[in-house]
Amino acid sequence: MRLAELSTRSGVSVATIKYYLREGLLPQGRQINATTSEYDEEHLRRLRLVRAMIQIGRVPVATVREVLGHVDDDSLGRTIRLGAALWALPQVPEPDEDDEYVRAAHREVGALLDRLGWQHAQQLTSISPAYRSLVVALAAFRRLGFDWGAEQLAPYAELMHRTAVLDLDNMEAYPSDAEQVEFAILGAILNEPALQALHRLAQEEESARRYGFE
Amino acid sequence: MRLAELSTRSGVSVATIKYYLREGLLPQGRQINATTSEYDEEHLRRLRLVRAMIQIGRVPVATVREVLGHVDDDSLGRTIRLGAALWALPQVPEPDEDDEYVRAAHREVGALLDRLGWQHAQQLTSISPAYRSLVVALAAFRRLGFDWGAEQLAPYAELMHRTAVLDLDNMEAYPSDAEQVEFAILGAILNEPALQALHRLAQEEESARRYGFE
DNA sequence: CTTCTCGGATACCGGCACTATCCAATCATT
DNA sequence: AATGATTGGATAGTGCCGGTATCCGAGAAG
Repeated sequence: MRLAELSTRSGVSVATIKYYLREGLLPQGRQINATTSEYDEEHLRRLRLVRAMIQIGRVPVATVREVLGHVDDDSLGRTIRLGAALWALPQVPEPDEDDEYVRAAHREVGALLDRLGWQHAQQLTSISPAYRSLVVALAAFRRLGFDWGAEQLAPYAELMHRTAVLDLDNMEAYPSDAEQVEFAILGAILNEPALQALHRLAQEEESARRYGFE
Repeated sequence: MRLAELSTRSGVSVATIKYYLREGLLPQGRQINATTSEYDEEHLRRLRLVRAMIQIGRVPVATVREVLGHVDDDSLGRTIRLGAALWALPQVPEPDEDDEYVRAAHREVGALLDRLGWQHAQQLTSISPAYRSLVVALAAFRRLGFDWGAEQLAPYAELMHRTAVLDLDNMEAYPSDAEQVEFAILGAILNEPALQALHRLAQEEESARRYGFE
């Protein structure tokens, strides 16, 4: 398969594919001679993955490169590779540790993990990007004067834990490590918007049930 | 309160506040004379809301303007105002209806709503942005060859419905319509990243429980 | 009276995801 | 063999977006 065919089959313009090649999101094709390279199904698949990450997951190009680097790194075990790839994803501003709301949010999240008995997560405190995202969001809530903390979040956390159990069960259904890692990345990137969409649909449904279409 | 004070109390630069005023994200202050305007606590609160939407929710400036327009529109009832504001939020590409994966995803989502008995959501088919997001995400999954459809999504949808019930219960705890609407918007914008963070933390926790830190 | 600060208008900036153009080598067709 | 299209590679340019910087003349503060 040559560039033009890769382009038509993926629906991505030649110029954009060249851009991705330059940026290292897509491995070079097998060079046949000075002016021709050959691409295979694996390139097509990777290209679709990249597109999904960028368009649906709104992941920045630089982050896609980083994530794929981890996915392709055979020197690490599955768990580490997965963790590294997922930790590269988030795009949250760093919390300002001098802010009193941020410090309060830290305490609040600590209390939440305590209450939930998430012992492992507690060890990840202040390292995990997810932890920091939570702190930032919580601080913003409090800054706006809403009473929102461990108590309100606990039932949500319980539901999210059950969601995570589903995630891992689904992942384990795939036979090979490579497929599991790829599925997990996709889960984080595509399933997350899907979940969000389900969440909003559920809100619309529940809202309609309670209040009708007034 | 004058511009400079609004700036220091919010931590937002004067230049940026001027930009928000220009863009209509923040109402003009009360004009005292040709060179002075007076801002109040409401401006500060609105400014913090705008910042949270932009920085934490990554909502584009134009969308913030649209959402706030709905929030401030007193001519509509609470339910409609809320729906309008929430529907303005998403930033998903339009599904390409000619694509076979997209058509398959449509059928799959229809089957899902059927199975769940979400009757109201079914009426919103192809209008609701959330519905379209779901279709797009599902189509991307299938295009990549993953077996992912109504069957896999149903348990997630169930959990998301319970999340939505929590959302509305929390919203109803606020006494006035205005507060309820604002809380709901914030819920969609700040609670969603918080939920996502909880989800990832839960994944880390569950993953550590299953596989340790290998 | 002088210096500061105000609000308002306008121009500019840097990052990002592409997109367009050019080039010489080579392929496909006549 | 001639010719026109296509290839990969390099480089420059585009459009959008969120924000900055600069300038201005009117008024406030000391």
